[in-house]
Amino acid sequence: MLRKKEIELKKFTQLPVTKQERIITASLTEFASQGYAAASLNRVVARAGIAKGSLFNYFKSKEGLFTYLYKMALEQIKNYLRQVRQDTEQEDIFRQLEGLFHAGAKFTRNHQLLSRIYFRVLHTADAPYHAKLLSDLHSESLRFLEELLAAGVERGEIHAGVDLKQAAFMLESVLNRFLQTQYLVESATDPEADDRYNEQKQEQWVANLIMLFRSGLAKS
Amino acid sequence: MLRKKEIELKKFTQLPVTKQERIITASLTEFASQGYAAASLNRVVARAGIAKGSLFNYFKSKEGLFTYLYKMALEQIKNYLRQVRQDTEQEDIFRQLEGLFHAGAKFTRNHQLLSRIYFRVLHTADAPYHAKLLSDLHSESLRFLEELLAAGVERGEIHAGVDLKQAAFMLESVLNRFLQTQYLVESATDPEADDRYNEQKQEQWVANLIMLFRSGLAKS
DNA sequence: CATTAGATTGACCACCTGGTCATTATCTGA
DNA sequence: TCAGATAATGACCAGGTGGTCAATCTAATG
Repeated sequence: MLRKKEIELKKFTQLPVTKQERIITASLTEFASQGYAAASLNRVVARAGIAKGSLFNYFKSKEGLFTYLYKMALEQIKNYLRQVRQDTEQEDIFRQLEGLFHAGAKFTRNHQLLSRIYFRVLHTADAPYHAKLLSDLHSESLRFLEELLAAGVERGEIHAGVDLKQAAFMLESVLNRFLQTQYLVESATDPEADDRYNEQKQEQWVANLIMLFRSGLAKS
Repeated sequence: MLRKKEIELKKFTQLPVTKQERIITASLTEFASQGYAAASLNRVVARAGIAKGSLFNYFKSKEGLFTYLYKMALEQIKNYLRQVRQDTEQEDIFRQLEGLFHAGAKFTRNHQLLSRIYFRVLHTADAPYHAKLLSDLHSESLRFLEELLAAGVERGEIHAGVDLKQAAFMLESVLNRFLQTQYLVESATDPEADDRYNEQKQEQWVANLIMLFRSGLAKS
């Protein structure tokens, strides 16, 4: 037996795929450009070409729609991380990290709307459950990094005295900020940001950054 | 001769200080808890105990009020950074960084509303000029860190081959994320976050982190 | 074809928003 | 004390919101 919520979602998932896509794109676009509170469902239905009543037939409320989009996105990200790990399994930890930065940059550039929602909307006070949603995503990537690092320690590539949780925190912070610079390059006034976008220079930039992580700032 | 905008702001700054404070606190509280778009000026005036018309007499619009608060906050932050630099002038770069992290944590905890607006509201799509405001703040702290690092290179504490812009980017990313964990400890479910708050453990945590920056992850 | 169950619609609702401005209250100086 | 200037007020406005639901359309079945 299905609970009411599931019945409603089922209604949506059994719609013709093109209609689903129109609704999803319209919603993502609206949330990404307006934030949660300022997002207008009137504009969403207009852009999706459906009646307002229909939207509320598929999702019980604005919050329900937002939550659905969030869960969809989280799945995509998890799959992506899984893929990245598989692709770089036999490299050493520092090349793995390099791969992770590049893959993240690519994902961010290919999913601009999702990125915008992550970086701009999910941090806001008005988004529902934002604290929980963020900390979910957060611990997901921290755990991912920690496992990566632990394997690196076992292979003797990382100093055994390193606190892995802390190292993961450091890497995740920088990775996050780096990705944040990737989806908003057109509006960047800072030439460094441009470098981070330019494909050839980015390669060098990331390699250099990993070097910093590897060897530190101090005189050798 | 004053432009109209300045006349309006003058009206506000010449109000009795206690009234100014009531209005500022009410506004900060509202923006911090609701985000920009969802913030209600009706609630602001109710909490501040003034009439709605008065608010629009002091500030020409919602955006004007927000901008005023932002500029006020930016001044506070600049002063604070200036102070921190003075206080640690004769230490080595790594102790300076340690001091910066501690000072930042203290500031964040003592200015919860401002922090909330910085971390949650300023990142959102609905806040006016958010891109410009953020990048202002951003380049402010990047420049600060870069200068700090440059002095460290000159004193021979930092490897001369290090790209300073990049190192500043790394440090700023982590500092930011670290501060973000400081203002929201009560809602944290993650025990690590608790460690970062606990004063005795935090001392150790920061020292350890700086060690990572100094020496890197790789086996020595 | 007629029946019927379910999907789709959009006019409509109560509510709240940022912003205005005529009115009222307060202050100032002579 | 009174006039004139300035500050404070809150009822009011047009516009937009999330959400509802009776009416309509669609398609499958007998």
